Amino acid sequence: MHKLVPNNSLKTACSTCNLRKLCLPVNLSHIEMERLDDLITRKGVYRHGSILYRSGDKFQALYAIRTGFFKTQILNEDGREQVTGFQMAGEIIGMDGISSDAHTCDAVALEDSEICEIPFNRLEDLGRELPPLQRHLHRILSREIVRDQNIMLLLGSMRAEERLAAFLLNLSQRFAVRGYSPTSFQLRMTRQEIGSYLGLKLETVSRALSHLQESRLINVRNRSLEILCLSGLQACMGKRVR
Amino acid sequence: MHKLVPNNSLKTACSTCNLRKLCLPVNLSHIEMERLDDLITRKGVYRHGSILYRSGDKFQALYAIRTGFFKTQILNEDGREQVTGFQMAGEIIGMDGISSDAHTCDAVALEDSEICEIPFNRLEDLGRELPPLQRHLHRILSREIVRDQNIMLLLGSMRAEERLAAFLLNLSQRFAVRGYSPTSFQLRMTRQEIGSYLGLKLETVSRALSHLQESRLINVRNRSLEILCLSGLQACMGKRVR
DNA sequence: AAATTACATTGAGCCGCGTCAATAAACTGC
DNA sequence: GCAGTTTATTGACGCGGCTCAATGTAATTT
Repeated sequence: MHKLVPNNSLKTACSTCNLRKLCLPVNLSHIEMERLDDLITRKGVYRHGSILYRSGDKFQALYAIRTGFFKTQILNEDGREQVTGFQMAGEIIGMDGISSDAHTCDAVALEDSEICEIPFNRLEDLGRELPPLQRHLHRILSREIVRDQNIMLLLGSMRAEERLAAFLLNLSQRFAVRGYSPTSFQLRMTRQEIGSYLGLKLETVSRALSHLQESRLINVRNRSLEILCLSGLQACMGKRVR
Repeated sequence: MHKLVPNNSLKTACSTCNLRKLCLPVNLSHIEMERLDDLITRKGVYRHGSILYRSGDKFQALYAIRTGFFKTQILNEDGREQVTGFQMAGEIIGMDGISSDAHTCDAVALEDSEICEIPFNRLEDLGRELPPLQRHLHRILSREIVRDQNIMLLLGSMRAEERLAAFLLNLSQRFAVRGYSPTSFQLRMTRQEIGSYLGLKLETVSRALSHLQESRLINVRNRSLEILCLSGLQACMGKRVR
């Protein structure tokens, strides 16, 4: 028998979550999993444009995205802005806050989204009792480091069109893992946001997309994107200048 | 009474290490500290140019730099290279390897260096028993994430001279924390390596340094660098294009 | 449906940085 | 010391991406 329940502060069951393989690929016994369920709460829907946390907010929890799409961005003193990532269902955000007990970036919903809140102190506590969980946390943190360093490579050494190709291929792969089409999807962000992420101006993003379309590698119209030739995109990304 | 000992596989005492405040700012009892000492070994000297680990190497340990200077770099398939960081005494490297049990970058000594090896499995084990140690590990991992995201901001939004200024100020601050002059130090890396780190060509690095010198903000001759005006450099870094 | 606003595309022109090249200076090994 | 190599500086020039501007299109409000 099911009943409808309000969706704020609802207890979430990782044990029955269809994102578990993505979010928490760890072998835990039934009892262990229940202990994890105990500390995670599902928060209400975050509407498009709303802010999950802001730079400066006290750090208290990590957040697993249950449904939806987020961006994270840094804003420095002089008004410079950098989108540091786009996150989708099954991914975990907020790890920037651990080091100084305060978040160092903003997390903004790019579409209506649901998230699971994981109080960090309690996660650490449980990690001490469940080594596989501890290990998983370390892997997630390290994966974020590797991800960021690959973006440094992109920003430091690729040209505009290569960056775009790398970006689209990355989205494609992440959609594929989630069971969506790897070749046809909606961009959830503006050209300006893509540009900020890739270190380009929005006009350059638009031109590069148009050019990839002329090259018959993609079809793009506003936010709908279709990849016509995955290997072509890969080649485009890989081509060295010299 | 002291005696000389070979310096490979020497047991290291964090408890008496003068870098402890930098490397391991954690309150542990005498007994707890000894347990930590037990798992850390000092490895032999890494000569200038030698490699601490390579991309693809099995991940087994984190490394604390005791003396010296390292760079880390990614090399992707097409031969593109990106220096992802320069590390100095008291800093910890190798965290990229946790996520996939293999290192994803190379770590190269830029001068003769000594390092402490921290087997990661045993560190995790000990972390489960010593919550402050566990928390410290999490902070270090998170700090690396924040650091990388700030480099993304630099690469994505700053111009050549601003990047240089930010880079020099960062070095300056790190030297200061270690008790060295914040205004006069040796660059341990080539212009090419600085360029790779900052997403610039070596000629651009050279020109930008020359220009900062013309502006009376620094004196530079080969690898010796003197900062004449810290606040001037800060201003130079901060100035927005519009 | 009209009006308003946000977002995207495209062109023209310019400039910062990359490319190429020449030279100098600093290391390294003998 | 000298030869060979690596590293750094500087100039000339070109191009990729930024700036500015105009126009088009989609989403939202009235």
